Amino acid sequence: METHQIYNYMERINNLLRTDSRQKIVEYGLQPIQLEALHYLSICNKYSDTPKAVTEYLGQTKGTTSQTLNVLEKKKYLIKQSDESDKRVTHLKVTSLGLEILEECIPTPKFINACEQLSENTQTEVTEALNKLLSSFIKTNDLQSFGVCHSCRFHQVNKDNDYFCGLVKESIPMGEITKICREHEAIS
Amino acid sequence: METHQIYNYMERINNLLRTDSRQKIVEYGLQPIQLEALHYLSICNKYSDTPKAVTEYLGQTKGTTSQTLNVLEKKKYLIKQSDESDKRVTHLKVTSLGLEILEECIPTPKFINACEQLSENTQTEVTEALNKLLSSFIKTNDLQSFGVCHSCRFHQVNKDNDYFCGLVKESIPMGEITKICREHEAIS
DNA sequence: AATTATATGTATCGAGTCGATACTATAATT
DNA sequence: AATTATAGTATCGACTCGATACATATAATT
Repeated sequence: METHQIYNYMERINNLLRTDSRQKIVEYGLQPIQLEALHYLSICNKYSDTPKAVTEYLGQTKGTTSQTLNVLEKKKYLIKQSDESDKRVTHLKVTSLGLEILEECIPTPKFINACEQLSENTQTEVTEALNKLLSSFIKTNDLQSFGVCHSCRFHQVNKDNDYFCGLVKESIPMGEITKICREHEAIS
Repeated sequence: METHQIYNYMERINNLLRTDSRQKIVEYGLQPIQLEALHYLSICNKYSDTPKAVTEYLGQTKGTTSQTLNVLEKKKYLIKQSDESDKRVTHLKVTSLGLEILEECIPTPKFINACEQLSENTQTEVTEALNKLLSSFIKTNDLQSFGVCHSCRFHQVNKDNDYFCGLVKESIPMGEITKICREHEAIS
């Protein structure tokens, strides 16, 4: 019977976060979903910065995502780069202006207040609890995990201590290792 | 630095929940926000079942809420009752058809899977973590708590063991005691 | 090599969300 | 009695969102 209670908490916090986000970004003429798309692009790796990946992450259709991205492009928060090897694919790069907006708006002001008020211990508890809930959600429903290399079954560490992805067969630069990936698959 | 991590988890779970909800309720021709409004009305007490209260709970404007409620009324999921003592006020009663929909759609299917997979202990941990986060969010930002009588400073228990609200100066029937209230104020 | 199927992304339509504004009706205050 | 405040509705424009149709590029099949 905790299920209902957890659902109610999630729904309530969701609403508060959404309202908070909306209030903050209205000055930039953005919508919550647009900020989320931009946020995703700032924390994903170079294999995951495409409209397709944004679509998967946000759980929308590609048409809807296309519109969202057009707004962000028009506002100079991101630029589109055609993929060299596969010309169907577009890469989305967040501009420095886009990063400024994100720095300013994420996390949202009221959320920061809420978290900073919690003790270190409680913050860790909350982080772990959400991690468990999200992991279970992904695993039991067989969804895309969007995790980082560290927890991915394709992740390898070579003798000379550099990181290598067994899926794309490329070595992974240091800066990319903590970014989320649309190809991520949890270790069994 | 946990703040960012917690925010990212919340955002991700939000998206999954929203997508889940959308997929489930499309068969009833509903939108996520409409289901949330109906859900709220099924867990609030008789002082909190008005368009104004829904507006506060969902963090929208009254105009938007008015539209949402019109859809739910047209679909026979709720009925409007004018308040006897204050004729500006409308009470919103969820119909048995509305309750059926809620029973069917809340919590959403994938969320149920996710929660049931967690151990009893973990479920309790998650519940407590979310409780702490939500409480902090409300307290630090001075928002409406929408809590139950038990944790309210107006709550009293009389000698003959019946419950009494010090704000509305009325005794509270058993069934109402576990419902959320827009007048709720935490005990200091 | 030509054909077919699949994948990525865009364009457009209609229904709905949402905030803003203007409005009505009732209640509370002065 | 006049003024102000509150609850709610109506309407507008910008945006979300799914659905559909479309364009193009790649992959698979023949």
